[in-house]
Amino acid sequence: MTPADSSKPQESRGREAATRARKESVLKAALECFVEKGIEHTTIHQIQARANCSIGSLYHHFGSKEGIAEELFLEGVQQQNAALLREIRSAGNAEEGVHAVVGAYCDWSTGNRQLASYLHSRDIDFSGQARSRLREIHQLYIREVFIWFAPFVERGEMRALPLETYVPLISGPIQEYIRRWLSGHHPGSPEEVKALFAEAAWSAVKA
Amino acid sequence: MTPADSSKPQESRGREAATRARKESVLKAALECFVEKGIEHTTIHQIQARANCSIGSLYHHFGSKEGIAEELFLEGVQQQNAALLREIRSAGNAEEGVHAVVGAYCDWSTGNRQLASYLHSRDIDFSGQARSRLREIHQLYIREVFIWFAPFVERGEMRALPLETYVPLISGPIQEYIRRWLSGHHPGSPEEVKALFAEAAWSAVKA
Amino acid sequence: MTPADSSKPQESRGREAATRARKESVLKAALECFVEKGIEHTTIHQIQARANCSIGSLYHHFGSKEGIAEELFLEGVQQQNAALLREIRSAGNAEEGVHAVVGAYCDWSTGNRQLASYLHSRDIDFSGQARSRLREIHQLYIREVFIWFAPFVERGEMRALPLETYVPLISGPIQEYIRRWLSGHHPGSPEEVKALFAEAAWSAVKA
Amino acid sequence: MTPADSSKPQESRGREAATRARKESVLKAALECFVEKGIEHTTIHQIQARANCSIGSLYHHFGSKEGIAEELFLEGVQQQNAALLREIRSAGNAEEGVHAVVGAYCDWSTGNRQLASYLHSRDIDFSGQARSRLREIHQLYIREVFIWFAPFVERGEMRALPLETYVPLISGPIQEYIRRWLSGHHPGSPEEVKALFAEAAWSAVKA
DNA sequence: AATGAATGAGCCTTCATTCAT
DNA sequence: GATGAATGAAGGCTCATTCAT
Repeated sequence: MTPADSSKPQESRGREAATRARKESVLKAALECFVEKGIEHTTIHQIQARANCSIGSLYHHFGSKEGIAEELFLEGVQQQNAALLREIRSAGNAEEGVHAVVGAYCDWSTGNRQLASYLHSRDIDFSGQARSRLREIHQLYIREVFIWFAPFVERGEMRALPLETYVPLISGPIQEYIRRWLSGHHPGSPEEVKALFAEAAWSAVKA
Repeated sequence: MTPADSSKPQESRGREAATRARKESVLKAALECFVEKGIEHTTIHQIQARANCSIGSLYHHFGSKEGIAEELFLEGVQQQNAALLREIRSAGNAEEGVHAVVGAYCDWSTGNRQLASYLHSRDIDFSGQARSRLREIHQLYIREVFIWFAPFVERGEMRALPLETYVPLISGPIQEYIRRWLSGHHPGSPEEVKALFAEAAWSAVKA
Repeated sequence: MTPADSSKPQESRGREAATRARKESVLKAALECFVEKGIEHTTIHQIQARANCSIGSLYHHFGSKEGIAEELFLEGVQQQNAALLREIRSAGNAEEGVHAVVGAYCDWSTGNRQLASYLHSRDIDFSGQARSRLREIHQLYIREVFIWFAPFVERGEMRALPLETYVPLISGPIQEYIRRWLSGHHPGSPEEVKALFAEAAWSAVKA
Repeated sequence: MTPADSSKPQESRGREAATRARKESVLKAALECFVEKGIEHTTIHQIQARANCSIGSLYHHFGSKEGIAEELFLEGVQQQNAALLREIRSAGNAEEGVHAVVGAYCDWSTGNRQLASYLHSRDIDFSGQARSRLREIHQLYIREVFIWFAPFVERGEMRALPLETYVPLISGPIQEYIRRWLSGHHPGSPEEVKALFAEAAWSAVKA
């Protein structure tokens, strides 16, 4: 808490905190519904009932059902990106960096199964605004990742490949595995194959 | 044409051909709509208008909107599987087999962009019947592929890995690349990176 | 019934007639509701209940509540214009023409009280399409009226005035009277004052 | 300022002035919204946003949306009536009186376009209380006007006509003209035709 | 086989109003 | 007096599906 914050009137802080709590509970309820039934088959009433709030309150804070889906998605992506970046940055060399990407994706997905499932959704009809915000967030993340890896490519420790192939080569397999695991398609545990996928990823991009 | 067919009255055969043509035009219209707007946001009226047929006719042939989506999906999967199997079977060894999987997936997707996009859909509301039919088709395909690859694993030319990791390791990267390419996320051409992904796939599973 | 019409298949004609009847009954029900409660305070359910049809049917034929209000208004204006033109054209000279306008407006309004009330509505939020259709209908009517009166102005039997003043001068008083009478603001009978208003109108525009 | 007022504490007077200013700004904002979109299609939030005040404040001062619409209408009618009466009373004879009615209506409407537009609204949802207050105001105005004109009728300078015909005959044309002009239906300027309408009005009611 | 009017449950959303702070 | 989050009844509308012709 900064001094600037503490100068706010009590009332204002209480209201803001209440608002944040209310929004959190709505997002939590929505996430559960979306993962269980899909966005299209989730009704506003179901979210509202599970969040224990009124319809009006829901619209007051999010504007629309789409607005909830968007905010949830953006928050999820940002949380995931932050987790991945944290791991990458603590890596000491390119190989550790690639292992960090695969491992962190795996760990975050198993630690946040519902949100991970939700981020695998396709066909969310984002508003133009949300779409551009999403692109912006993605660009920021990609830039950070590339800034971290670029020196290794320049030093010849990693292959120089078309830019758009790195993500599929490194993350494609683990993503596909996690997607299937989240859908219940197969029984294996991500933990057990994490190293295998990390090694394959490194072998695909090492010099 | 079998003798049984030729014994049918002329009129009947003309009717059958007309029926097939009508169904084809509906499936084509539906595919366009589904890819453009998503299944949930496509209405029966939109399909009907684009197929230039009546609502009644549509229900006469497919029973429901879900029925159209299912038939289209099943047909697409079977077509894709057939294309992949054809290529795999013409391969002479494990490495060629892996190259065939990656290459054929890439070729079929670029040659059938709309259908490929549609097969990337998630969360389709399949009926129990369609779901089991789909599983059946998938099992049949997987069995054929495994029958083809098994000898190479046994002979030690390919690694023995948990069964559920082969698909992600071999197809994960190209699938991810194609998915992004179909969404217009990046400009590169699949043709140019096909070999790269095939080599990465082989390097991930070779002994 | 023209030969062209009688060549239509029975089925088609029956369906068309049924459709027309259904639409008529909806328009009738809507008119009653609109006049009683105003457009904004009339609900789709009220119209549907009074018309004894389903909500879906209502939307099938009119697209929206606004669509009903528009079609009703356009039909009313056209009916009124036709009645006025019929009377004007049967007049023998300019004075009779002015009397015809005032008299026919008065007669039509007392003979079609609900529709007349509805046409006095303001602030109907017409769609752009309806607005332009309405303008078109109005132009056509005004043109016909002017074509009829123009010779008398040229011959010097009527005053040459700014075009936009003729309608207020001739129809303003009777319209205002009828509007108040329809609202129940006063007791007098239009029939009794018809001549008075017609004479005032003529005296305002005669040479 | 009466002694009673000056005995109030300073603070109170400042508060009253602030209150008045706040109410004025709300009424101004509401008028703009009502004229632009109609009363029914104006929301409390739109008024509140344009008046730059809180919802609570708005309800504190006016009680309801209807309350705002009513206060605005009543104030407008009174302002208009006062302007007309002022002109009538400064007239020297019946003909000047009629010219005063037409001219003042024209002048006030062009000088207060938004308010004039608003007074042309139909179907405002007045409360019983507002309705009776409105009737009362109207009666008061009509009585004053009749008191002024009655002597001229008695003296035979004006025609004796059914009471409910005077307003339509005198004000009908100019009202209709102004209504169309306010709606943007035609380009002419009221100023230029004022005399024409006044003469027609006089000619309709003079003996 | 084809047609398209009819159906109505159920959805998302609006918005005037209240009230605790 | 001011604030704005909360409320929830009510409304317009969608759309897959049926069925008489």
